[in-house]
Amino acid sequence: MSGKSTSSSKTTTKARRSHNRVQPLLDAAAKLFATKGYKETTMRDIGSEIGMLPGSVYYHFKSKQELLLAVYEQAVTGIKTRLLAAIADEQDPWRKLEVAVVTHTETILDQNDYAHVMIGVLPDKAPEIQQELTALRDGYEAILIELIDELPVRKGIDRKLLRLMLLGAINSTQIWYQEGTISPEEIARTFVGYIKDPVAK
Amino acid sequence: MSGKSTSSSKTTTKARRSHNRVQPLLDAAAKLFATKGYKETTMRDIGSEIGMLPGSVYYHFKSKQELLLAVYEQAVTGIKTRLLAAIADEQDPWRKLEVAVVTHTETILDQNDYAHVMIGVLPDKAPEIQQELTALRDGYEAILIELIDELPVRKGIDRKLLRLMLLGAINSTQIWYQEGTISPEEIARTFVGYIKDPVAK
DNA sequence: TCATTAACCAAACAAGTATTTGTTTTTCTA
DNA sequence: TAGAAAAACAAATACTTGTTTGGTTAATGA
Repeated sequence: MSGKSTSSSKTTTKARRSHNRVQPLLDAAAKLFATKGYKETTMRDIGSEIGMLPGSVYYHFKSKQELLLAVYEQAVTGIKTRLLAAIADEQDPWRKLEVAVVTHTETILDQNDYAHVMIGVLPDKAPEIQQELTALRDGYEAILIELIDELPVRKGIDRKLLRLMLLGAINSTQIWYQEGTISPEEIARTFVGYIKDPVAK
Repeated sequence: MSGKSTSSSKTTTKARRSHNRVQPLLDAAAKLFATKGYKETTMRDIGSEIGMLPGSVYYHFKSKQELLLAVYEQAVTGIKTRLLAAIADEQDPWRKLEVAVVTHTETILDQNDYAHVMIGVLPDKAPEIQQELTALRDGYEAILIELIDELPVRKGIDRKLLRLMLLGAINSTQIWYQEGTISPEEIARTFVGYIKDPVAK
């Protein structure tokens, strides 16, 4: 569940107003968390991004940590949906993984603030909701675990290490990637290729 | 140069007293920056770690950022020395890389606070000294660039991407690594192996 | 021995922090 | 169109932050 739970009419889950600024708020928070970092972003920053006073944010979210949690939730939902849709048509395990990794890379590099937060803001930055954040991350990674489990690999290959290696490499692109040169898709394909086939001659 | 530059006698670079607590200070800062993060660590935290008042820290370092810079400098010096010593005896390029990666991994995983800071605290956390921090990082990575340049690889391999992939994977171990299971050395060897030789069957 | 000064303490400072409270405006609905 | 709830403001709260200032102690070298 996301957002706040007000007393709602029985049938509809939520009775919100048309002029609702929860989403703009989340967008602003995601943008700032992604670019400046969680701790470095103040409630003033977030509020002023959409012309709202810092105190007013607390009508929608009961704390800064809850705001981060909401961003995380929306991030996971989005990236999960996109990923599952992308691999739906594929059959070959290696091809499936490649498509998944390409999608993942594109999502975290194409200025998607939400995904950027999910990858870049580690759960330990918000101790009180650390477990929830970790659970959300795990929920996403479960998909990749499955994909790698189905991979035909040489004997003795540690699939868990393989996943951590691939994900570590991909997620760190966020640190050095700059638009205009190599594309996210190319990066992803290359990384998968360097693992699948030998690099040495 | 590290530390402060006071008026020193002509011959010696520094005329310090015996009871000098600069090093304990750096150790405390490194420890806290590594575990809690830069922004999350206060000058009070650092001071009280060695029984010193926060204001007193400013006798040795003129700001929190300068303190981080000093930690960075010591980190680079240490990890560089260790790495160069480790690869000195090796001849084969792949073997050389493997030894280098093993050393690097051991350094950042074996509770070495300094290296932990250098890898985990990104330069943009301290904007005023961002350039200096980046330069220090680059100075270290230059060694790895050279090692990878000498690697005999298949045609079409992008050596820069290869380095970013390997380093990204290795540095991200910091996030999930836990003592007691697989060793840093084993992780490093495995990662290099997964790149060198094919994973697919 | 004694002036020097490195090294620290004690105490405050000014600015910024997340958050709370009471009040007002806006918007929907009955 | 009145009334109620939603959504925001205005202003303060309680606290933490990095940093500064001026005084104190003790090691050092001339």
